[in-house]
Amino acid sequence: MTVVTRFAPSPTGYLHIGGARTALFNWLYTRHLGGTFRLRIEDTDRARSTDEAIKLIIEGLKWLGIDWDGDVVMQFARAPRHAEVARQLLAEGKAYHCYCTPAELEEMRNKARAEGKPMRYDGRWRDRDPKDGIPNVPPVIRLKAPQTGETVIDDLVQGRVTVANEVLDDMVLLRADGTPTYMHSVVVDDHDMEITHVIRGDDHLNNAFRQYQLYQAAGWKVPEFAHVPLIHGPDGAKLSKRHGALGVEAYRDMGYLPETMRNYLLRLGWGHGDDEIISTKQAIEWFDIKDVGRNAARLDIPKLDNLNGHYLREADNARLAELVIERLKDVSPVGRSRIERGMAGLKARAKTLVELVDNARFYTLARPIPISEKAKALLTPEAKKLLADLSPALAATDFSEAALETAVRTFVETARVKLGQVAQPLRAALAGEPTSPGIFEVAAVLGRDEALGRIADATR
RNA sequence: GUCCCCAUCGUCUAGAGGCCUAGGACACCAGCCUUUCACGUUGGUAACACGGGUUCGAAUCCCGUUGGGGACGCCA
Repeated sequence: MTVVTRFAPSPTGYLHIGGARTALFNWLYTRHLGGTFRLRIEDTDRARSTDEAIKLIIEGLKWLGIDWDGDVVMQFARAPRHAEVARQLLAEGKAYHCYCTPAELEEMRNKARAEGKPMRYDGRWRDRDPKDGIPNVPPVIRLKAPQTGETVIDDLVQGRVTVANEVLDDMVLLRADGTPTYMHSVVVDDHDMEITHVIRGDDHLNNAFRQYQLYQAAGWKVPEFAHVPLIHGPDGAKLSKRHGALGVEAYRDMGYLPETMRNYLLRLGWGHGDDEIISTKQAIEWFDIKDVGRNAARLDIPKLDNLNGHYLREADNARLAELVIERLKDVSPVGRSRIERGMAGLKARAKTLVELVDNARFYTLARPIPISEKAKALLTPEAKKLLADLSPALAATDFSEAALETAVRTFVETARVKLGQVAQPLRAALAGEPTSPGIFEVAAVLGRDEALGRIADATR
Protein backbone atom coordinates (compact mmCIF):
# COMPACT_ATOMS: atom_id res chain seq x y z
CA MET A 1 0.00 0.00 0.00
CA THR A 2 1.44 3.34 -0.90
CA VAL A 3 0.98 6.16 1.49
CA VAL A 4 -1.21 9.14 0.70
CA THR A 5 -1.20 12.09 3.08
CA ARG A 6 -2.60 15.56 2.90
CA PHE A 7 -2.25 18.96 4.42
CA ALA A 8 -5.67 20.55 4.78
CA PRO A 9 -5.56 24.16 5.98
CA SER A 10 -8.57 26.39 6.14
CA PRO A 11 -7.99 29.64 4.26
CA THR A 12 -9.04 31.98 7.01
CA GLY A 13 -5.63 33.60 7.39
CA TYR A 14 -1.96 33.06 6.78
CA LEU A 15 -0.16 29.77 7.12
CA HIS A 16 0.80 29.91 10.76
CA ILE A 17 3.79 28.24 12.28
CA GLY A 18 1.84 25.31 13.70
CA GLY A 19 0.25 24.60 10.35
CA ALA A 20 3.65 24.88 8.73
CA ARG A 21 4.97 22.18 11.02
CA THR A 22 1.99 19.93 10.34
CA ALA A 23 2.61 20.38 6.63
CA LEU A 24 6.30 19.65 7.12
CA PHE A 25 5.61 16.44 9.03
CA ASN A 26 3.15 15.24 6.42
CA TRP A 27 5.57 16.09 3.66
CA LEU A 28 8.58 14.51 5.34
CA TYR A 29 6.67 11.38 6.14
CA THR A 30 5.41 11.03 2.60
CA ARG A 31 8.73 11.78 0.97
CA HIS A 32 10.38 9.33 3.31
CA LEU A 33 8.02 6.59 2.21
CA GLY A 34 7.78 7.64 -1.41
CA GLY A 35 4.06 8.28 -1.20
CA THR A 36 1.77 11.02 -2.36
CA PHE A 37 1.32 14.30 -0.53
CA ARG A 38 -1.79 16.30 -1.36
CA LEU A 39 -2.92 19.81 -0.59
CA ARG A 40 -6.56 20.46 0.13
CA ILE A 41 -7.95 23.87 0.95
CA GLU A 42 -10.82 23.56 3.41
CA ASP A 43 -12.91 26.48 2.36
CA THR A 44 -16.35 25.28 3.36
CA ASP A 45 -16.72 28.23 5.69
CA ARG A 46 -17.68 30.68 2.99
CA ALA A 47 -17.84 33.63 5.31
CA ARG A 48 -14.29 33.34 6.56
CA SER A 49 -12.46 31.90 3.60
CA THR A 50 -10.59 34.34 1.40
CA ASP A 51 -8.58 34.13 -1.79
CA GLU A 52 -5.92 36.21 -0.13
CA ALA A 53 -5.48 33.53 2.51
CA ILE A 54 -5.24 30.81 -0.10
CA LYS A 55 -2.51 32.77 -1.81
CA LEU A 56 -0.67 33.26 1.47
CA ILE A 57 -0.82 29.56 2.31
CA ILE A 58 0.44 28.47 -1.05
CA GLU A 59 3.22 31.06 -1.04
CA GLY A 60 4.14 30.04 2.48
CA LEU A 61 4.46 26.39 1.53
CA LYS A 62 6.50 27.24 -1.53
CA TRP A 63 8.80 29.44 0.46
CA LEU A 64 9.33 26.63 2.93
CA GLY A 65 10.21 24.35 0.07
CA ILE A 66 7.28 22.04 0.65
CA ASP A 67 5.78 20.79 -2.58
CA TRP A 68 2.65 18.74 -3.08
CA ASP A 69 1.52 16.21 -5.62
CA GLY A 70 -1.33 16.75 -8.04
CA ASP A 71 -3.76 19.62 -8.12
CA VAL A 72 -4.87 21.56 -5.09
CA VAL A 73 -8.30 20.29 -4.03
CA MET A 74 -10.77 23.00 -3.16
CA GLN A 75 -13.14 21.51 -0.66
CA PHE A 76 -16.14 23.70 -1.27
CA ALA A 77 -16.23 22.62 -4.89
CA ARG A 78 -16.99 19.17 -3.62
CA ALA A 79 -20.04 20.22 -1.61
CA PRO A 80 -22.47 18.39 -3.90
CA ARG A 81 -20.60 15.17 -3.25
CA HIS A 82 -20.68 15.79 0.49
CA ALA A 83 -24.41 16.36 0.34
CA GLU A 84 -24.84 13.23 -1.69
CA VAL A 85 -23.11 11.14 0.96
CA ALA A 86 -25.15 12.71 3.72
CA ARG A 87 -28.42 11.98 1.90
CA GLN A 88 -27.28 8.47 1.24
CA LEU A 89 -26.68 7.98 4.94
CA LEU A 90 -30.09 9.48 5.59
CA ALA A 91 -31.68 7.04 3.17
CA GLU A 92 -29.93 4.16 4.85
CA GLY A 93 -31.22 5.23 8.23
CA LYS A 94 -27.71 6.03 9.46
CA ALA A 95 -28.49 9.69 9.73
CA TYR A 96 -31.58 11.73 10.48
CA HIS A 97 -33.20 15.13 10.20
CA CYS A 98 -33.00 17.37 13.23
CA TYR A 99 -35.12 20.49 13.58
CA CYS A 100 -33.60 21.92 16.71
CA THR A 101 -33.15 25.66 16.87
CA PRO A 102 -29.93 27.27 18.00
CA ALA A 103 -31.75 28.39 21.13
CA GLU A 104 -32.70 24.84 21.99
CA LEU A 105 -29.15 23.70 21.49
CA GLU A 106 -27.90 26.48 23.67
CA GLU A 107 -30.32 25.47 26.36
CA MET A 108 -29.16 21.87 26.17
CA ARG A 109 -25.59 22.94 26.69
CA ASN A 110 -26.45 25.10 29.67
CA LYS A 111 -28.45 22.32 31.21
CA ALA A 112 -25.70 19.77 30.68
CA ARG A 113 -23.14 22.04 32.26
CA ALA A 114 -25.39 22.71 35.23
CA GLU A 115 -25.88 19.00 35.74
CA GLY A 116 -22.20 18.23 35.38
CA LYS A 117 -22.74 16.24 32.25
CA PRO A 118 -20.87 16.42 28.97
CA MET A 119 -22.17 19.19 26.74
CA ARG A 120 -23.83 17.42 23.94
CA TYR A 121 -26.91 17.32 21.75
CA ASP A 122 -29.47 15.09 23.44
CA GLY A 123 -30.65 13.32 20.31
CA ARG A 124 -34.24 14.40 20.65
CA TRP A 125 -34.90 14.05 16.92
CA ARG A 126 -32.97 10.85 16.58
CA ASP A 127 -35.90 8.46 16.68
CA ARG A 128 -38.74 10.68 15.57
CA ASP A 129 -40.78 9.74 12.60
CA PRO A 130 -39.62 11.77 9.55
CA LYS A 131 -43.28 12.81 9.16
CA ASP A 132 -42.99 14.77 12.42
CA GLY A 133 -40.76 17.32 10.69
CA ILE A 134 -41.60 20.93 11.23
CA PRO A 135 -42.91 22.56 8.05
CA ASN A 136 -40.98 25.55 6.75
CA VAL A 137 -38.06 24.78 9.04
CA PRO A 138 -35.14 23.40 7.08
CA PRO A 139 -33.55 20.59 9.07
CA VAL A 140 -29.94 19.65 9.48
CA ILE A 141 -28.79 16.10 8.91
CA ARG A 142 -27.19 14.45 11.90
CA LEU A 143 -25.27 11.23 12.09
CA LYS A 144 -26.97 8.50 14.09
CA ALA A 145 -23.93 7.66 16.15
CA PRO A 146 -23.63 4.71 18.51
CA GLN A 147 -24.80 5.58 22.02
CA THR A 148 -23.20 2.79 23.94
CA GLY A 149 -19.84 1.13 23.90
CA GLU A 150 -16.67 2.98 23.10
CA THR A 151 -14.72 4.25 20.16
CA VAL A 152 -11.06 3.40 20.00
CA ILE A 153 -8.38 5.04 17.92
CA ASP A 154 -4.92 3.59 17.61
CA ASP A 155 -3.11 6.79 17.00
CA LEU A 156 0.38 6.68 15.53
CA VAL A 157 1.69 9.22 17.99
CA GLN A 158 -0.77 9.22 20.86
CA GLY A 159 -1.13 5.49 21.13
CA ARG A 160 -4.45 3.86 21.88
CA VAL A 161 -7.06 6.42 22.82
CA THR A 162 -10.50 5.40 23.98
CA VAL A 163 -13.65 7.35 24.59
CA ALA A 164 -17.08 6.30 25.77
CA ASN A 165 -19.65 6.77 23.03
CA GLU A 166 -22.10 8.28 25.48
CA VAL A 167 -20.04 11.43 25.75
CA LEU A 168 -20.11 11.89 21.99
CA ASP A 169 -23.22 13.29 20.36
CA ASP A 170 -24.80 13.05 16.94
CA MET A 171 -22.82 15.48 14.87
CA VAL A 172 -24.27 17.60 12.12
CA LEU A 173 -23.32 16.41 8.66
CA LEU A 174 -25.27 18.83 6.53
CA ARG A 175 -26.34 22.25 7.68
CA ALA A 176 -29.84 23.53 7.28
CA ASP A 177 -28.74 25.42 4.18
CA GLY A 178 -27.53 22.18 2.66
CA THR A 179 -23.82 22.90 2.98
CA PRO A 180 -21.60 20.29 4.60
CA THR A 181 -19.89 20.76 7.94
CA TYR A 182 -16.17 20.43 8.32
CA MET A 183 -16.45 17.11 10.15
CA HIS A 184 -18.36 15.61 7.30
CA SER A 185 -16.36 17.11 4.45
CA VAL A 186 -13.09 15.94 5.92
CA VAL A 187 -14.21 12.36 6.08
CA VAL A 188 -15.73 12.30 2.62
CA ASP A 189 -12.73 14.01 1.08
CA ASP A 190 -10.16 11.91 2.88
CA HIS A 191 -12.01 8.84 1.73
CA ASP A 192 -12.44 9.98 -1.86
CA MET A 193 -8.83 11.13 -2.07
CA GLU A 194 -7.79 7.77 -0.68
CA ILE A 195 -5.83 9.33 2.13
CA THR A 196 -4.10 6.60 4.10
CA HIS A 197 -2.56 8.68 6.89
CA VAL A 198 -4.15 11.68 8.52
CA ILE A 199 -1.39 13.64 10.20
CA ARG A 200 -2.67 16.77 11.89
CA GLY A 201 -2.68 18.83 15.06
CA ASP A 202 -3.54 17.39 18.42
CA ASP A 203 -6.53 19.70 18.62
CA HIS A 204 -8.27 17.32 16.23
CA LEU A 205 -7.87 14.26 18.42
CA ASN A 206 -11.40 14.55 19.77
CA ASN A 207 -12.74 15.04 16.27
CA ALA A 208 -11.14 11.80 15.23
CA PHE A 209 -13.62 9.84 17.32
CA ARG A 210 -16.59 11.36 15.59
CA GLN A 211 -14.97 11.01 12.24
CA TYR A 212 -14.27 7.39 13.00
CA GLN A 213 -17.95 6.85 13.60
CA LEU A 214 -18.77 8.45 10.29
CA TYR A 215 -16.32 6.18 8.48
CA GLN A 216 -18.05 3.26 10.15
CA ALA A 217 -21.50 4.44 9.15
CA ALA A 218 -20.40 4.93 5.56
CA GLY A 219 -18.74 1.56 5.57
CA TRP A 220 -15.40 3.05 4.64
CA LYS A 221 -11.90 2.08 5.62
CA VAL A 222 -10.60 4.27 8.43
CA PRO A 223 -7.23 5.88 7.74
CA GLU A 224 -4.34 5.83 10.16
CA PHE A 225 -4.36 8.81 12.45
CA ALA A 226 -1.36 10.66 13.79
CA HIS A 227 -2.15 13.60 16.05
CA VAL A 228 0.92 15.66 16.61
CA PRO A 229 1.15 17.90 19.66
CA LEU A 230 0.61 21.58 19.20
CA ILE A 231 3.21 24.27 19.32
CA HIS A 232 2.76 26.56 22.27
CA GLY A 233 3.80 30.14 22.68
CA PRO A 234 6.33 31.18 25.32
CA ASP A 235 3.41 31.38 27.74
CA GLY A 236 2.58 27.73 27.25
CA ALA A 237 -0.78 28.28 25.59
CA LYS A 238 -1.83 27.03 22.21
CA LEU A 239 -0.34 28.97 19.37
CA SER A 240 -3.07 29.85 16.94
CA LYS A 241 -4.04 32.61 14.65
CA ARG A 242 -6.13 33.95 17.46
CA HIS A 243 -3.21 33.70 19.85
CA GLY A 244 -0.23 35.50 18.46
CA ALA A 245 0.93 32.87 16.02
CA LEU A 246 2.67 34.50 13.14
CA GLY A 247 2.46 33.47 9.53
CA VAL A 248 5.50 31.91 7.93
CA GLU A 249 5.92 35.02 5.84
CA ALA A 250 6.44 36.94 9.07
CA TYR A 251 9.40 34.69 9.85
CA ARG A 252 10.64 35.24 6.35
CA ASP A 253 10.39 39.00 6.87
CA MET A 254 12.18 38.70 10.20
CA GLY A 255 15.07 37.32 8.23
CA TYR A 256 14.96 33.59 8.75
CA LEU A 257 15.98 31.24 5.99
CA PRO A 258 13.58 28.50 4.87
CA GLU A 259 16.13 25.81 5.66
CA THR A 260 16.33 27.19 9.19
CA MET A 261 12.59 26.93 9.58
CA ARG A 262 12.51 23.38 8.30
CA ASN A 263 15.24 22.31 10.69
CA TYR A 264 13.82 24.18 13.66
CA LEU A 265 10.24 23.05 13.16
CA LEU A 266 11.42 19.50 12.71
CA ARG A 267 13.19 19.56 16.06
CA LEU A 268 10.05 20.77 17.76
CA GLY A 269 8.52 17.48 18.74
CA TRP A 270 10.85 15.19 16.88
CA GLY A 271 14.39 14.17 17.60
CA HIS A 272 17.05 11.88 16.30
CA GLY A 273 19.49 11.20 19.12
CA ASP A 274 21.73 14.17 19.75
CA ASP A 275 21.42 15.55 16.24
CA GLU A 276 20.59 19.23 16.02
CA ILE A 277 21.66 20.36 12.58
CA ILE A 278 19.65 18.24 10.20
CA SER A 279 19.52 18.83 6.49
CA THR A 280 16.25 18.32 4.69
CA LYS A 281 17.74 15.39 2.82
CA GLN A 282 18.77 13.79 6.08
CA ALA A 283 15.37 14.57 7.58
CA ILE A 284 13.58 12.77 4.79
CA GLU A 285 15.81 9.79 5.37
CA TRP A 286 15.27 9.72 9.12
CA PHE A 287 11.76 10.96 9.66
CA ASP A 288 9.15 8.63 10.98
CA ILE A 289 5.88 9.70 12.49
CA LYS A 290 6.35 7.17 15.27
CA ASP A 291 9.24 9.20 16.60
CA VAL A 292 7.17 12.31 17.11
CA GLY A 293 6.92 13.16 20.80
CA ARG A 294 3.64 13.39 22.62
CA ASN A 295 4.16 16.60 24.50
CA ALA A 296 3.61 20.11 23.25
CA ALA A 297 6.65 22.24 22.55
CA ARG A 298 7.20 25.93 23.04
CA LEU A 299 8.60 28.19 20.42
CA ASP A 300 12.03 29.49 21.39
CA ILE A 301 13.26 32.42 19.36
CA PRO A 302 16.86 32.49 20.69
CA LYS A 303 17.33 28.95 19.47
CA LEU A 304 15.79 29.83 16.13
CA ASP A 305 18.25 32.72 15.91
CA ASN A 306 21.16 30.50 16.65
CA LEU A 307 20.12 27.97 14.04
CA ASN A 308 19.60 30.69 11.50
CA GLY A 309 23.08 32.00 12.20
CA HIS A 310 24.36 28.57 11.36
CA TYR A 311 22.50 28.37 8.08
CA LEU A 312 23.46 31.92 7.19
CA ARG A 313 27.12 31.05 7.56
CA GLU A 314 26.58 27.96 5.48
CA ALA A 315 24.61 29.71 2.74
CA ASP A 316 26.01 30.61 -0.63
CA ASN A 317 27.39 34.15 -0.74
CA ALA A 318 25.79 35.08 -4.04
CA ARG A 319 22.38 33.95 -2.81
CA LEU A 320 22.70 35.95 0.40
CA ALA A 321 23.93 39.00 -1.46
CA GLU A 322 20.85 38.78 -3.63
CA LEU A 323 18.56 38.57 -0.61
CA VAL A 324 20.30 41.49 1.07
CA ILE A 325 20.21 43.66 -2.01
CA GLU A 326 16.52 42.92 -2.43
CA ARG A 327 15.85 44.23 1.04
CA LEU A 328 18.18 47.21 0.77
CA LYS A 329 16.50 48.52 -2.39
CA ASP A 330 18.18 50.78 -4.93
CA VAL A 331 21.69 49.48 -4.48
CA SER A 332 24.14 50.82 -7.06
CA PRO A 333 26.25 48.40 -9.11
CA VAL A 334 29.25 49.37 -7.00
CA GLY A 335 27.32 48.68 -3.80
CA ARG A 336 26.21 45.37 -5.20
CA SER A 337 29.70 44.33 -5.99
CA ARG A 338 30.93 45.29 -2.53
CA ILE A 339 28.16 43.35 -0.84
CA GLU A 340 28.94 40.30 -2.91
CA ARG A 341 32.63 40.48 -2.20
CA GLY A 342 32.15 41.36 1.44
CA MET A 343 29.55 38.68 2.14
CA ALA A 344 31.93 36.21 3.70
CA GLY A 345 32.80 38.63 6.48
CA LEU A 346 29.25 39.93 6.73
CA LYS A 347 27.41 36.65 7.09
CA ALA A 348 29.65 35.42 9.84
CA ARG A 349 28.30 38.17 12.04
CA ALA A 350 24.56 37.96 11.56
CA LYS A 351 21.78 35.82 12.93
CA THR A 352 19.07 37.05 10.62
CA LEU A 353 18.81 38.58 7.20
CA VAL A 354 17.60 41.76 8.88
CA GLU A 355 20.83 41.97 10.82
CA LEU A 356 22.78 41.09 7.73
CA VAL A 357 21.14 43.95 5.86
CA ASP A 358 21.93 46.40 8.65
CA ASN A 359 25.52 45.29 8.74
CA ALA A 360 25.92 45.50 4.98
CA ARG A 361 24.48 48.97 4.59
CA PHE A 362 27.79 50.81 5.06
CA TYR A 363 29.06 49.22 1.87
CA THR A 364 26.32 50.97 -0.11
CA LEU A 365 26.74 54.48 1.27
CA ALA A 366 28.13 57.36 -0.71
CA ARG A 367 30.84 59.60 0.72
CA PRO A 368 30.98 61.20 3.04
CA ILE A 369 29.38 58.40 5.05
CA PRO A 370 27.59 59.19 8.29
CA ILE A 371 29.60 58.40 11.39
CA SER A 372 27.63 57.11 14.38
CA GLU A 373 28.12 58.62 17.83
CA LYS A 374 30.00 55.60 19.06
CA ALA A 375 32.26 55.66 16.04
CA LYS A 376 32.88 59.37 16.49
CA ALA A 377 34.11 58.68 19.98
CA LEU A 378 36.81 56.54 18.43
CA LEU A 379 37.99 59.34 16.18
CA THR A 380 39.92 61.35 18.74
CA PRO A 381 42.40 63.96 17.56
CA GLU A 382 45.24 61.49 18.16
CA ALA A 383 43.40 58.79 16.24
CA LYS A 384 42.85 61.12 13.33
CA LYS A 385 46.52 61.96 13.29
CA LEU A 386 47.35 58.27 13.25
CA LEU A 387 44.96 57.66 10.37
CA ALA A 388 46.34 60.54 8.39
CA ASP A 389 49.84 59.15 8.86
CA LEU A 390 48.68 55.66 7.94
CA SER A 391 46.97 56.68 4.75
CA PRO A 392 50.08 56.95 2.52
CA ALA A 393 51.22 53.53 3.70
CA LEU A 394 47.91 52.04 2.64
CA ALA A 395 48.04 53.89 -0.65
CA ALA A 396 51.38 52.29 -1.36
CA THR A 397 49.89 48.78 -1.26
CA ASP A 398 48.01 46.90 -3.98
CA PHE A 399 45.02 47.03 -1.66
CA SER A 400 44.76 43.32 -1.26
CA GLU A 401 43.66 42.19 2.17
CA ALA A 402 47.03 40.65 2.96
CA ALA A 403 49.02 43.67 1.79
CA LEU A 404 46.81 46.01 3.79
CA GLU A 405 47.30 43.96 6.90
CA THR A 406 51.06 43.93 6.46
CA ALA A 407 51.07 47.67 5.93
CA VAL A 408 49.03 48.37 9.02
CA ARG A 409 51.03 46.02 11.20
CA THR A 410 54.27 47.59 10.04
CA PHE A 411 52.84 51.04 10.66
CA VAL A 412 51.73 50.06 14.14
CA GLU A 413 55.20 48.81 14.99
CA THR A 414 57.00 51.92 13.87
CA ALA A 415 54.46 54.21 15.45
CA ARG A 416 54.72 52.14 18.66
CA VAL A 417 51.01 51.88 19.17
CA LYS A 418 48.72 48.91 19.63
CA LEU A 419 46.93 47.49 16.66
CA GLY A 420 43.60 48.35 18.23
CA GLN A 421 44.55 52.01 18.48
CA VAL A 422 44.73 52.12 14.72
CA ALA A 423 42.23 49.46 13.73
CA GLN A 424 39.32 50.93 15.66
CA PRO A 425 39.59 54.47 14.27
CA LEU A 426 40.13 52.94 10.86
CA ARG A 427 36.94 50.95 11.32
CA ALA A 428 35.07 54.06 12.36
CA ALA A 429 36.29 55.86 9.28
CA LEU A 430 35.56 53.07 6.81
CA ALA A 431 32.32 51.70 8.26
CA GLY A 432 31.03 54.61 10.28
CA GLU A 433 30.44 52.14 13.11
CA PRO A 434 32.50 50.70 15.93
CA THR A 435 31.83 47.17 14.70
CA SER A 436 32.24 45.65 11.29
CA PRO A 437 33.77 42.68 9.54
CA GLY A 438 37.56 42.40 9.70
CA ILE A 439 38.95 45.82 8.88
CA PHE A 440 41.44 44.66 6.25
CA GLU A 441 38.69 42.84 4.47
CA VAL A 442 36.51 45.93 4.61
CA ALA A 443 39.26 48.14 3.22
CA ALA A 444 39.97 45.69 0.43
CA VAL A 445 36.31 45.38 -0.49
CA LEU A 446 35.85 49.15 -0.54
CA GLY A 447 38.87 49.50 -2.76
CA ARG A 448 41.62 52.06 -2.91
CA ASP A 449 39.72 55.19 -3.89
CA GLU A 450 36.76 54.70 -1.62
CA ALA A 451 38.79 53.57 1.39
CA LEU A 452 41.32 56.35 1.12
CA GLY A 453 38.50 58.79 0.51
CA ARG A 454 36.61 57.69 3.61
CA ILE A 455 39.78 58.02 5.66
CA ALA A 456 40.32 61.50 4.29
CA ASP A 457 36.72 62.41 5.14
CA ALA A 458 37.15 61.19 8.67
CA THR A 459 40.44 62.91 9.33
CA ARG A 460 39.40 66.20 7.93
C1' G B 1 -18.38 21.56 34.16
C1' U B 2 -17.46 16.97 30.94
C1' C B 3 -14.12 14.22 27.99
C1' C B 4 -9.23 13.50 25.94
C1' C B 5 -3.93 14.22 26.03
C1' C B 6 0.66 15.45 28.33
C1' A B 7 4.64 15.83 32.37
C1' U B 8 13.40 14.98 32.11
C1' C B 9 17.73 21.44 33.00
C1' G B 10 14.59 28.31 31.80
C1' U B 11 13.62 26.20 26.45
C1' C B 12 14.02 22.03 22.61
C1' U B 13 15.24 17.19 23.57
C1' A B 14 18.27 11.98 24.40
C1' G B 15 16.64 8.17 27.44
C1' A B 16 12.30 1.80 25.26
C1' G B 17 14.17 -1.56 33.83
C1' G B 18 20.43 -2.03 35.29
C1' C B 19 24.97 1.49 30.24
C1' C B 20 22.17 7.54 34.38
C1' U B 21 26.78 10.26 39.62
C1' A B 22 20.70 11.53 33.69
C1' G B 23 23.60 12.93 27.76
C1' G B 24 23.26 16.86 23.81
C1' A B 25 21.63 21.72 21.92
C1' C B 26 19.94 26.88 22.75
C1' A B 27 20.08 30.54 26.44
C1' C B 28 23.01 32.09 30.77
C1' C B 29 27.95 32.69 33.58
C1' A B 30 33.47 32.44 33.51
C1' G B 31 38.10 31.69 30.65
C1' C B 32 40.73 31.29 25.93
C1' C B 33 41.17 33.28 20.85
C1' U B 34 41.15 38.45 19.03
C1' U B 35 41.73 44.89 15.41
C1' U B 36 35.70 45.54 16.87
C1' C B 37 31.55 42.45 16.74
C1' A B 38 30.57 37.71 15.82
C1' C B 39 32.44 32.73 15.06
C1' G B 40 35.19 29.04 17.38
C1' U B 41 36.89 26.76 21.76
C1' U B 42 37.36 25.23 27.24
C1' G B 43 34.78 24.92 31.69
C1' G B 44 30.43 25.97 34.83
C1' U B 45 25.25 26.69 36.85
C1' A B 46 20.84 23.92 35.78
C1' A B 47 16.02 18.71 35.27
C1' C B 48 13.61 13.05 35.96
C1' A B 49 6.44 17.43 39.31
C1' C B 50 4.71 14.75 43.91
C1' G B 51 2.97 10.26 46.50
C1' G B 52 2.21 5.22 46.43
C1' G B 53 3.08 0.52 44.30
C1' U B 54 5.55 -3.62 40.92
C1' U B 55 10.81 -5.26 40.84
C1' C B 56 16.95 -7.60 43.34
C1' G B 57 16.87 -2.82 40.65
C1' A B 58 12.50 2.61 37.91
C1' A B 59 13.55 8.79 34.67
C1' U B 60 11.83 4.36 32.24
C1' C B 61 6.01 -0.16 34.10
C1' C B 62 1.06 0.51 37.10
C1' C B 63 -2.24 3.63 40.22
C1' G B 64 -3.37 8.24 42.42
C1' U B 65 -2.46 13.54 43.24
C1' U B 66 -0.94 18.06 41.38
C1' G B 67 0.18 20.99 37.30
C1' G B 68 -0.26 22.17 32.05
C1' G B 69 -2.71 21.74 27.41
C1' G B 70 -6.62 20.52 24.06
C1' A B 71 -11.73 19.57 22.73
C1' C B 72 -16.73 20.18 23.81
C1' G B 73 -20.37 25.00 17.15
C1' C B 74 -25.43 24.34 11.74
C1' C B 75 -15.97 27.20 12.76
C1' A B 76 -12.25 24.63 10.62
